[in-house]
Amino acid sequence: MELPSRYNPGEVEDKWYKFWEESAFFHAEPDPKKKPFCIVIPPPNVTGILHMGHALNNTIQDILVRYKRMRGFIGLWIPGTDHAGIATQNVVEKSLAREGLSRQHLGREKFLERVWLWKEQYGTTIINQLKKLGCSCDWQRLRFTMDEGLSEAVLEVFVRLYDKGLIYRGNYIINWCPRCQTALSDEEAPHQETQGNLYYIKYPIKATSKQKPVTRKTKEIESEYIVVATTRPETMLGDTAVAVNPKDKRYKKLIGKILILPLVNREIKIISDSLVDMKFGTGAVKVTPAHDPNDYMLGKKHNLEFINVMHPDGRMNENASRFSGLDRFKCRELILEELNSAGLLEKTEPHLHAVGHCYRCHTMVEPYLSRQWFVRMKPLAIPAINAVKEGSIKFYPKRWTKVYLDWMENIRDWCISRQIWWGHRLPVYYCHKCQEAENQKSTLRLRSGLMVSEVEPSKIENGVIVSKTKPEKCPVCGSSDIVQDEDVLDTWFSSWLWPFSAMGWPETQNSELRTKNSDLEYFYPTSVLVTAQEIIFFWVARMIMAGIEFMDNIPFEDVYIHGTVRDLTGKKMSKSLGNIIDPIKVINEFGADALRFSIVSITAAGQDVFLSDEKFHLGRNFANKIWNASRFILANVSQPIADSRLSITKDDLSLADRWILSRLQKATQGVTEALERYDFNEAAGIIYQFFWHEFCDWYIEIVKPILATGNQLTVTGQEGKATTQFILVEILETSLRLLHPMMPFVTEEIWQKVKPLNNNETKSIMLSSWPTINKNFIDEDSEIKMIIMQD
RNA sequence: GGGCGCAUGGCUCAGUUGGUUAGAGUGCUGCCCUCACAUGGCAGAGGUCGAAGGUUCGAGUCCUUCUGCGCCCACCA
Repeated sequence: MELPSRYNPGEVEDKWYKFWEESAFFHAEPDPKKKPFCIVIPPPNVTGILHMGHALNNTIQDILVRYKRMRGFIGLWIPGTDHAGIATQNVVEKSLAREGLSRQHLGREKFLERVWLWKEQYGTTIINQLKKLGCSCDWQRLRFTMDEGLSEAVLEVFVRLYDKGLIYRGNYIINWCPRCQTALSDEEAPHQETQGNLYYIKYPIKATSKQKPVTRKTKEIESEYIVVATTRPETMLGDTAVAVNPKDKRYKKLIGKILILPLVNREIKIISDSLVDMKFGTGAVKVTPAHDPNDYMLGKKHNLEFINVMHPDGRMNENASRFSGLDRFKCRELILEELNSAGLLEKTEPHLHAVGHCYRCHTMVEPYLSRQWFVRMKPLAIPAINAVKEGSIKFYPKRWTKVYLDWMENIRDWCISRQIWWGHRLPVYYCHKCQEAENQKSTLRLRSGLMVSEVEPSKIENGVIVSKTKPEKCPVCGSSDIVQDEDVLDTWFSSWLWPFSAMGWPETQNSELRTKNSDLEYFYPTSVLVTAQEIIFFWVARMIMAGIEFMDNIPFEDVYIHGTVRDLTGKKMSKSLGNIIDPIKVINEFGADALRFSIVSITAAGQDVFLSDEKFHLGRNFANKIWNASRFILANVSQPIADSRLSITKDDLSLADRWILSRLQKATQGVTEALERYDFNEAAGIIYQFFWHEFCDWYIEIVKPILATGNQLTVTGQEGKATTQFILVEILETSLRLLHPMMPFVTEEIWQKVKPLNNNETKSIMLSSWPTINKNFIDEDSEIKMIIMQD
């Protein structure tokens, strides 16, 4: 058999992938006689291209599902993509901008057409890249978070939660991205250490008649002031009070006095509240109820006015008087200048603080008062906490359990409405007539066109109809003047249903066709979720809550959290930093097997991965080693192994034979155990060590003379060539099966050439069974003797 | 302000429940293109396992403190 001396992955990978896919080896159907093993893919963004994080994430999943299939499970890996609301909308808007267009120009409908077009064009890129990686997903089950079934699930869930009082609408300070112009959840606005300034501003105290003696000293008295410290001076335009701590002796006398808000000359009151920290700044805090969560609370408590001074795009609005129209940061500069020249800026101190930033565009988020929809999380969290505490769901590595529990125990309500167009539109309808009436009862004193009424959470609002389909008439007043809410749902509102929506919920559940064999019945809960640390709150936690709430069962049993892929300096790989290594380039250069084996070898459980190009040499060289060892064996074993060899006993074997067979048992055991506990680098290390440094370096070398000359006396004793050939094939074939989950392509290529020697009829190594340990071949004595010999 | 992770040969990292001379990949030195493989083989140099203390017959491995990096969470403006 003529084989090149170098393994050429490019020639074989596509061929075998096509073969597997066309043979439907990835497709799984429920089989009551077998146990299920199911993974749902963390759906990549439709706009996405494969990065090293995906490569790691999906390699691990593929290893698991291939391994489990070989162990006799019905292995199902459900693939899919995520519509990724804000991210995708941003990408399409950028491409429109290059044509000199904006989504506002196009209008909602036309814009959505463009996004769907984009999705059709680019949505399959990452799927094809996953195939290059070798992922054995059941592509017949490919889902998209906005396809019909999944959209149905979203509506179903929204309505159910609303009916239960777990979804409500209200005016709150939320994270607002002025660039994306939408509300964000707390998770979508991660805090970032930011170097800012603390500005100390003098607010003059208004002279009372009593304090105003009829002398020329008037001016002096009027110049008394209180100093507040702020990091965002532009929000002072919306101040409606200054607060001090009631215990603060410095300010006790001033409580209740009136201040003149500089620049706008509005009168505001000094109030007292124990929330104020006496030690921070001057101990006096400006209160801007429409632009800060704490101030919002104070505003409600003390019945202050809520003045929104900003447009949704971050420019100042008409409430900012002459600053109206200025960008928020430009406005800040100008205000500081004016305060300074008026002698009202006492001092400026550098101040390091954590500020929220949009996770999609990194713009500094603005705490902004607006009316949004929320999910009340506490009731959902309680059973989800218990599921983990009781051990129904286990995290690997364990330490993430605490991270999960800490977050869940302090969970806050989830802001789910987004002011964008791409996504699931809220199944919420408003009756115009009923709303008008409701607006009369506004309890908030708002000075902004944005807000309507303040609604107590969980109270059903008049004029609001939540329904999966558009109602013809208002059930209250009968009016047909009904409009749907303009907003769409947070992208994660569909992702959190993924483990069951991807299996057909809710149709499957309602359908009469539901049988013991239905997917949900058979494959749910899934076996393991493989994901990265940064997505625990966004996704993992919420899936657990949704699973328990809607399926009455956990969505997965194990959660394997792998590390983050970084460059050699420790930075996260990202396009914007320009430090990415493109997996497709690595595959083209070294092969998918090399990529897979390398990345898994250097990834210790849950530890971050630091990558560089050279690290892929490890896998490439190993693939080549496997290739050449096989080449050697195939060249020396041309006839099928006689069946009689299969019943070989120890007495027929030399020391080297007994040793390598014993080592094979140990390797099999080691790899199996390592995979069972998600210890992938250990599994890779064991098979690498065995194959290269034991099988190739020692056994093959010892055996060469026998193969060269037939029966011959060797250091290890009288030896039969046929026995040696049998063992070579045996070790090689078993090693290939141990390696297959990690290196599917090269193992298939060689296995197909080896199988005739074994008289094996199986169509693919994929379908062969996982090696078992034969205790009869464990031979400590031979191992000790070989160690002595090797020294 | 909480929490977590990491500090082991030049570099990048493994080291299960504490046990004989601490491993791998890569790099380096020397010799080999020997008929599977130079993406290779053989031989070799190189580490007082961040610091200090403690537990123990025995610690890279457990406890305490400290130092230096990194990450996550957090409504002191």
